[in-house]
Amino acid sequence: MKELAKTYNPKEIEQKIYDNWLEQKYFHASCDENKKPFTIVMPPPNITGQLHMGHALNNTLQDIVIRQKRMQGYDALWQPGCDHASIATEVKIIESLKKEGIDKHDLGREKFLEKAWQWKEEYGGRIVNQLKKLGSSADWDRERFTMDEGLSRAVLEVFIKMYEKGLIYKGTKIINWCPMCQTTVSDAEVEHKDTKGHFWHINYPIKGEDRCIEIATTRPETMLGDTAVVVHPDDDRYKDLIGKTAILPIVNRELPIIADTYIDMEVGTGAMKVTPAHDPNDFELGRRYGLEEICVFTDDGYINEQGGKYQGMSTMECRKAIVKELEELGLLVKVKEYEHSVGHHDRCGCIIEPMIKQQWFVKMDELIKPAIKAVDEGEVRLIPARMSKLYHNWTDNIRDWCISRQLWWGHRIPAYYCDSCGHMVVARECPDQCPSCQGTSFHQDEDCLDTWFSSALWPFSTLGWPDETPELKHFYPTNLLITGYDIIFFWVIRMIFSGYEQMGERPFDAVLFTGLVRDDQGRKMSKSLGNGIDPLEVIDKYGADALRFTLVTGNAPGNDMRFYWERVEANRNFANKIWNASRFILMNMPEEGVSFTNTDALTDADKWILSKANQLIRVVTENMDKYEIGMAADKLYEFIWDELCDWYIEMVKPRLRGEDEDSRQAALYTLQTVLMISLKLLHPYMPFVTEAIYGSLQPLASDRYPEESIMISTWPEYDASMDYGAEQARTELIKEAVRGIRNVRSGMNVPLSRKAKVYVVSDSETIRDTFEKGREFFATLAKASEVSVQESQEGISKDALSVQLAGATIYIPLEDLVDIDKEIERLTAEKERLEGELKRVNGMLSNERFLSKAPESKVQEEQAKKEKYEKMMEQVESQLASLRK
RNA sequence: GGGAUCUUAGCUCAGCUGGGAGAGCACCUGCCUUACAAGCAGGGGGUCACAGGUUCGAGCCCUGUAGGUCCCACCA
Repeated sequence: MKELAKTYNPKEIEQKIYDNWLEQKYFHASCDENKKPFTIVMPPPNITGQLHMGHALNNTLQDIVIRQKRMQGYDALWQPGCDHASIATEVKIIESLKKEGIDKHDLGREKFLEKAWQWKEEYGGRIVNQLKKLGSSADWDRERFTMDEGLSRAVLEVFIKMYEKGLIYKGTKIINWCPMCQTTVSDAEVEHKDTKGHFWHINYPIKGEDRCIEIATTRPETMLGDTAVVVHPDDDRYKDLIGKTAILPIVNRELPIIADTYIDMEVGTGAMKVTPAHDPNDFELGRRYGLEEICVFTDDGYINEQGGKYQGMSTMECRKAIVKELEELGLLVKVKEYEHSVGHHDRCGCIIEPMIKQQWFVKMDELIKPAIKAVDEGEVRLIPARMSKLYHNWTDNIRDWCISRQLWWGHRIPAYYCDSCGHMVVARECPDQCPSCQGTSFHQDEDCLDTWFSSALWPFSTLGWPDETPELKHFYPTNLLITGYDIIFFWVIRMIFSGYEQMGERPFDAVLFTGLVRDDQGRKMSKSLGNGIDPLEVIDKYGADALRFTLVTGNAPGNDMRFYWERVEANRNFANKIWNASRFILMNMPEEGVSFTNTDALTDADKWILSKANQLIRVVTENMDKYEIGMAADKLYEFIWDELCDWYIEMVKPRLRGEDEDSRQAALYTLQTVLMISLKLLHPYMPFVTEAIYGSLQPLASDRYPEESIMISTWPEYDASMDYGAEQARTELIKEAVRGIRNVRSGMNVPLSRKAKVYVVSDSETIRDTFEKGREFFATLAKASEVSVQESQEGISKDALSVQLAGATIYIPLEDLVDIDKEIERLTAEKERLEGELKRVNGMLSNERFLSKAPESKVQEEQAKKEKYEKMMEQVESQLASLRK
């Protein structure tokens, strides 16, 4: 006999089990041509990151899928790695330098990068270790980093290839500028928030006339850069002004008044000032009409030399000053409250300033086409399907991707400029000689690439591309990506078009989207709210298995979920339940194992649970093949707890203690078989507890289960010959009978210790036979002193209670169930108690002062009590009446 | 402005292509039955937001209404 602890203690064993898995190299994908590959690339966490619930959720899902595929015999690769997270990391390093009193620019690029790499060495491994605590079976030997040698080469190759194809270009356009981070930001990184502001109505005098044109603006400070006024060509109010000139107040610049249908006559005054350098729309207009682009801001958010006397003010100070001056000039017509949307940087939260700058862009219009087609035609399947609408939302309105960042931590743009003539060369290495002027001295472009540029290549760069490695050949295209829907634009789309562009093939077959894990009030978990729950704390308290199960159940793909400690506790209890069921089975298992030879000894009950387990294999596998992870988990929970533990183990107990050795062995064989099926199916969800139990059970049955770890054992397969329909139905009938009897007994408040005779009456010989065969466990479960199976009602007292089944009736003689005198006594005592309570409640409720002065809730409470007691009284009285008959 | 999504038991949510309204937690009753009180048995509780429609049949499909959440968007 094998002894397990009475309760499952995850803390004691998780680390040991995980270390063993690592040692045995079970996570390692062999890259074996003869095996069918199954690949998941892990969304690379930021090196600066700490494990949060979002990571825990999507890594649990990935681990579940990869563990199942591994057991199914695939060459299963879960490719892990980390992202350098250009801006996020750089910001953190700048912060830590600040604490030491060091400024980034004083330090210089080279020294700064040294610091950054030190930081990476120190903190980069942190999140990987945290992922391990979760049980993640990623192939850590293949861990990659977006800035390691190979991946950097991939970035370089892609950049050069795309530049040569004309897909990457350098251009001067209006871009999103973050004055805080002092870098450009892509459209995807701008968060639009509705912000309360004002509409300032300002009169711009018309040149040579004694009248004005009234314009409305939300940003008066940008008027310093105005170069035109625009109205709608059909606007009768302004028709005669078109072609004339307005004078920009304060600055006294002459502004042409132009007409364009872009203008909405309903908005503001119908006349708009045009500031090409500081507004994307104005920029477009400016380019269309050849307007001057006057930049009036510095990179760090102040007014520059173009602002004259306002130079040096922050934009906000300038706004106030200008409004004040306009007021003094009598040109401020009115100020209205106005709500409009303002772009904020998603990283630092500061307001994005549109600026005109020379930057690098990826030309999107052609590149996106195969990516659109792939999703439309289902070559890349998005789960849930509604995500394809979100996908289209972006692809249909795609704009060129600004990829240059004014940062140091990242892949530096491989463009070199001749020091003498400025000629630009894009090349893998710094050129020796300028093709234009023969100069030999160059400097490299200062900018880095957007961090998503390298992550877009992740599905193939991690497999060795641009080299034609065996891994690339074997594992690409990958099979599944699991990630949050919040990065569909940043990452998923970019991987898809990069896959087609670089590899000529989709990067993955399907994308399973996860939702957000929220707190118990439905709020986003965030640092500022302090409502985040640390997955490591959950693991520490309840074990990784409980956390994993909590994250994947009771939730549909792509939907947000709330995190409740109660659910973790319930799932910890589930782990404990399996632990104890296994403990029971092991306690009964002889050390030499089960010597099951006589298949005739299998009872209906055995065949019933074997059929159930077999059917479970089928539905769980089907669900998992469709990535319906939560559904499969629910079914496992239900089977293990309700069918196996609450029914089968209880059914089998008499036989385990009985004399019939064949029957005992058949029961043990069945228990072993069903437990093993359950453990294996559950293993992807709860890897630790299943491995721990397997470790105790497997040595006793090594002939049937040769693998020393459940991780590498084979996934159960549905076996049609194991579906025993007739036996299953017969056992279900007995279960019905047991439930009916329990019902009756419970209704009569019969203590378990009190056994009663049970009659089964049926005119069907098969049914009588069923109960005859099952009488042993039927009697135990129904708490019967004796079971009499008979054809007629002969010998059964008239007032016996009955349970009607399909094809049979169960009778339980009342006098056997309750001691009538005792019951009358008990009920009388209960009646007296109720009378007392009612007297008190009625007293209170008939008291005027109570009714008028007590809080209403209290009155209602007492009223409710009264009704409750009255109802109880009614029941007690009717019971007494029937007993006294 | 466009779009998505949600509204199912007291709470949180499942419910896959339309055919029995479910789970966990909470609650009530009775049990320490030698695997498990982190447990066992039994129980109460729902006009599936509202109004129409399609259908033999609707929680599920269609239309509309109300409320919530989210995404996208260059209306100054």
